Amino acid sequence: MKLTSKGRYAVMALVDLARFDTVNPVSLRDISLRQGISLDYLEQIFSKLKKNQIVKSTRGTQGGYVLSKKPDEIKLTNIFNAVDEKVKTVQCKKESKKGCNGKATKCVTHNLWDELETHINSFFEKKSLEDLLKNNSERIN
Amino acid sequence: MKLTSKGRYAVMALVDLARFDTVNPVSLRDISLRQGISLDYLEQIFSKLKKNQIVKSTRGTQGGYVLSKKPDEIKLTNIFNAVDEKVKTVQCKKESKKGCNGKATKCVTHNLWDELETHINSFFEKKSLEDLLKNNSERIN
DNA sequence: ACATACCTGACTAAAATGGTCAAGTTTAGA
DNA sequence: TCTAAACTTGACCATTTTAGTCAGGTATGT
Repeated sequence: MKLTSKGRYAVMALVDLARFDTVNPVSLRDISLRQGISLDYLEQIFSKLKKNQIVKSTRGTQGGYVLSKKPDEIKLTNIFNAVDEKVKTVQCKKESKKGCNGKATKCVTHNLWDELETHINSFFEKKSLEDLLKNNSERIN
Repeated sequence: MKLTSKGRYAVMALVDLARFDTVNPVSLRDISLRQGISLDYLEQIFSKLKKNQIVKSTRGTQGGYVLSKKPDEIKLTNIFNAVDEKVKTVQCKKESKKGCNGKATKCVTHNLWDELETHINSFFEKKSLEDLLKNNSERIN
C-alpha cells in the first residue's frame, strides 16, 4: 500500500491554493514558499492534478493555478488517484487464470485486502477539500 | 504508510498454522511448502511473532510453532505490529518543539493523517484470525 | 550422534521514493 | 517587441525500503 508524501504534498498544496485566492491564479512559487515544498516537485504534482481536471492553469506573468471545481466537490480520493497514490494493498502474484500464487484457489488473505481497500477508500470518498478548509480555518500555513 | 507483503505473509502463515493443527507444532518448512513463502523469510517473520507472544515454538525434531492464544484473541493489529508493519501515515518533519516543517502551527494535513490512522487501525482491531478462518473454511490453501 | 527444526545476523538486488536538473513554451506587461 | 514570470516536459539520480538470500549457528527428539 502506498500513501506517501506526494499525496500529502498534493493535499497541502490544494488547501493552500483554495485558501489563498479563490479567484486569481496562484503561482506554484508562492505555494512552494509558503508550504516549504520544492518547486520542481510541485510542478510534477500539479501536472498530474491538471490532467485529472482538479486544477486549471493560466500561463504567463501573473499566471498560476486555480481549482477547477468547488472545494466540496473535490474529494480526497480524486486527489490521491490523480497523483498515483493508489490506495492499493499488496497484490498476490496473479498467475494466468489461476488463483493467487499459482494455486487453484484464492489465497486466504485475498478477501481481506479487498475489504480493507474498500474501507480506506470510503474514508477518502467522504472527505473533501472543503472539510479540510473548515477544520483548519484558524491556521496560517 | 506501510502495508506490504511481510504483513500479508504473516497473516497467511498464521491462518495456515491455525487451520492445519491446533495441538501439535507445525514446522515452518511445511508452511513454506504449502504457502509458497521462502523458508528463510518465514523464519524472520516468526522470530518477530514469537517475540510478541503470538506464537510459541518447540525445538528439535517434530518441533515447530503453535499459536499462543486462541484465534479469536489474535487481532490483525497484533500481527501487523509484531512484524513492524506499522500502519503509520507519512509524518511531517518534526522540528524540535515547533509544528510541522519548522512552522509554528500544525500543517493542514496533520489531523487528516491522524484520523486516517485511527480509521484503519479500528478496522484491524476488529478483525481476528478467527474471522479469517471462518471466511475461508471451504478452501484448501 | 544425527537429522530436524528453530535461531540470528549479515548481506543484497531490485524497486520505490523524493526529489533535482535541464531545456523548453507561453503570455502579460513594460 | 522584448523580457521575465510562470507553466510544461522529460530525463536523471541518490537514498531508502522491500523482499528476500546466505551462512552460520543452537537446541532437542529419537
